[in-house]
Amino acid sequence: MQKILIVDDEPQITRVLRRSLSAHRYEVRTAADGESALETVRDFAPDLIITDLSMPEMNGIELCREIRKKSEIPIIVLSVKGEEKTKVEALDAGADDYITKPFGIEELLARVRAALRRAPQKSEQQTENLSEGDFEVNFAARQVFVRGSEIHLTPKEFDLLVYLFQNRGKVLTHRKLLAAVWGADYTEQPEYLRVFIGNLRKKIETNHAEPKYILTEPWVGYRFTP
Amino acid sequence: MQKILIVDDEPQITRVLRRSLSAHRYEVRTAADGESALETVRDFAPDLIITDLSMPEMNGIELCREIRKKSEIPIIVLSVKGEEKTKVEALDAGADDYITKPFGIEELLARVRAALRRAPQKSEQQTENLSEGDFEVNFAARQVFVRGSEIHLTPKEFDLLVYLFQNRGKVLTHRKLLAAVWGADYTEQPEYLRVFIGNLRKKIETNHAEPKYILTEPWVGYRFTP
DNA sequence: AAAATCTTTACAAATTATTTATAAACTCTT
DNA sequence: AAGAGTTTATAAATAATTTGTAAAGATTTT
Repeated sequence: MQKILIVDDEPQITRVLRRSLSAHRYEVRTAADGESALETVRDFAPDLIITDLSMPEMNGIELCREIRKKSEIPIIVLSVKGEEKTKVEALDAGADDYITKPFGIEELLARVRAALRRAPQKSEQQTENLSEGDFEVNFAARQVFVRGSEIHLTPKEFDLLVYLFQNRGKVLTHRKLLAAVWGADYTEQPEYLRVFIGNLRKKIETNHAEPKYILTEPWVGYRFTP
Repeated sequence: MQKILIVDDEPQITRVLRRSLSAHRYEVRTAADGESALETVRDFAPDLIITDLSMPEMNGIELCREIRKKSEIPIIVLSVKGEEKTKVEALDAGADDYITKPFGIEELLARVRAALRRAPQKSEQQTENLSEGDFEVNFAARQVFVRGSEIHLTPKEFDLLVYLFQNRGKVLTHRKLLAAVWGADYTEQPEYLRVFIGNLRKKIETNHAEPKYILTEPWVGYRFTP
């Protein structure tokens, strides 16, 4: 059963949406403002978000940006504002679709189906431990062991190593790595990557001059072989 | 540079769209009906398709269904029809977005960006491995094996070999090879090709004086036989 | 406030791509 | 079959770009 989060501060709207969506066998939860929406995203882990634009505190565009920092959950924006400028702003903030009120419920449902269809299957939160070659990763504890002994990694270093590990053997382009660890807005910042690859190597490689685990493919990216 | 295919039988529409999209650094091609659209999808391999609904022969919805049988390229439908039923039908046929005419060009551009952003990267489509004769190409790892052992290729060398491999047996003209690896602006620079063919041979041929894999067809081009 | 982490900058080192020069090979004409 | 004119092969030099590294600011966390 797919989960949908509705974000709107007008109860009559959320009530209508909830009823229609529930009737089509979606599991629905609602939030009335941006803050609680972000909280619900964490706890409820929805497959799709439908949000209003104008809300107290954090508006819908702000909300899109916050969500996009962490995840790629499809977002559909609903709004009474039909101005082109607003639409462009919302879409560029990370929204996947923008529907102007008033709208037909059948259209909304079709757009929900379309958004869910093309969404990447939610990568299940990796809880099991990965172990291969000289490496061992404990996700729950965020611990990494190399050749039997633990090494301390900063959060970003950990994310980078995990992504490399999950794609071991493959060459990952700079853009992909940046998108995975820093977010889609950072794909043009290869300096970050260089620095962090360097730091990681310092911690995991034995022979500094000849990396064994993190191999560089010049002009393309990096490849990890545990 | 991302490639967009526009499908519409009204020249004044395609002209406007082409101009706007080209100005934003997309490579644009057009088709006037469903049949030629499918053909262009095969040859041009666009990253996104913008299509009208009402066209002679195959309508837009039919086109969506045909494309979805083979690929997941994002499709944006443009139409004068604002009825909800049509929108639902198009979205359920595989369209990713539906824009009602008349529309603002800025909105269209924003929706194009949104659609491209969430599209699965094209590179992942060529994920299958090629293997024949003495050669083996692993795309994900960007590795090439000749007679069982790995050889390291630079990006341009890799691109060249892949293109040769994909067209093995055929004679490829210099112009075609240059266009495929360096881009359409380099078709008059056969020196590049000579140097890189030479480098490739150095890495893959056993008998340097008598190339076995990359054969030259004087005055025409090269032919690859794995 | 201190520590840890992340971001930014600068520059040397490494790698690849392009250009150039020259010798060798090929086809066509005679 | 020989020679002219062109094309192709190869090596080496140059240019352009990318990568590695250290270290100095920012920012965030403890």
